[in-house]
Amino acid sequence: MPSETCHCIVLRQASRKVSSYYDEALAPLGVNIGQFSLLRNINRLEPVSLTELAGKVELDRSTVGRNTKVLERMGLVAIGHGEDQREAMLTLTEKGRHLLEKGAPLWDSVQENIEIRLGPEKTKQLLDLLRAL
Amino acid sequence: MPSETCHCIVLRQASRKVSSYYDEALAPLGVNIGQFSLLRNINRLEPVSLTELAGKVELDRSTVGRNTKVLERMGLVAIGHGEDQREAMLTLTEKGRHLLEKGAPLWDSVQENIEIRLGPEKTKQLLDLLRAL
DNA sequence: AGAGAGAGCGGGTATATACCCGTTTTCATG
DNA sequence: CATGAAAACGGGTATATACCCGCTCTCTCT
Repeated sequence: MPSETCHCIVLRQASRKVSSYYDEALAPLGVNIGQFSLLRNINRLEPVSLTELAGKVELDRSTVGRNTKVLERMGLVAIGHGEDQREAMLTLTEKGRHLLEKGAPLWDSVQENIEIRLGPEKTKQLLDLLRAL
Repeated sequence: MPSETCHCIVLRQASRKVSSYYDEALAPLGVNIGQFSLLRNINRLEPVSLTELAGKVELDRSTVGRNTKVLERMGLVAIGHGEDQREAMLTLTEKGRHLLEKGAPLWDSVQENIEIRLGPEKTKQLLDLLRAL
């Protein structure tokens, strides 16, 4: 017989909670962890199309499209066109690049905090388990 | 130095992925796992006010208010008033109770599937780790 | 009893997320 | 080369989620 508490709900709660840790740390920069992560992925892959980016971050293309539109409005990302006129090619703006630099130590501190609190052993366990789901 | 991959993002991906497992199983009933879980909580606590329910499920009150409004529109939940005219008291309708019965085995199967796939040992590990976050 | 503090809600606003559909563009095949 | 399949996107729709503000109701002092 399965246990009482829904694994999914526990996961979602943890997800919201941990997100808020990162969000608070990044708040001075005006971005949340989802946006910060997206910026880092664009930085790593640029120039990158919406579809490609969506594949990497395992989100729906339309979701990534809307999220990047917010980043564009903030002046952090530029949305242009590649050779293929259908593709929306994403690149970071200077402001976006600058934000990543500013944000790196903030992100590090939360990430490290979690690892210290769990210990290296359990941190690895957790990530392995999450990926096994 | 902290590891490369953002714990938060891994968590969020796992959360979305696992949610989709439950969502697919519950799809025949026309509800998702969030709604199903909310119904179960209302069933357990009814009659319950919005604020109290929000506290139990660790969601913002306004979020719970909007989510229950959807359930009300579906005819699964009744929103009335308690002695305190400010309070919105929630109860399940017959339809809501019926849905919970229909859904129980569907929910069980996903829950059990996950536990079998991970094994009892790792399942417990995972839940402990998630709660330790 | 009146008044102010505080609790409980609803709705506005904004982002996150996914699914579906229609439009544009590309490309392979006949 | 024309045409139809397929890819890439944008926007519509719906839910999830949180924060903030204003309104109403309650309750406790004075």
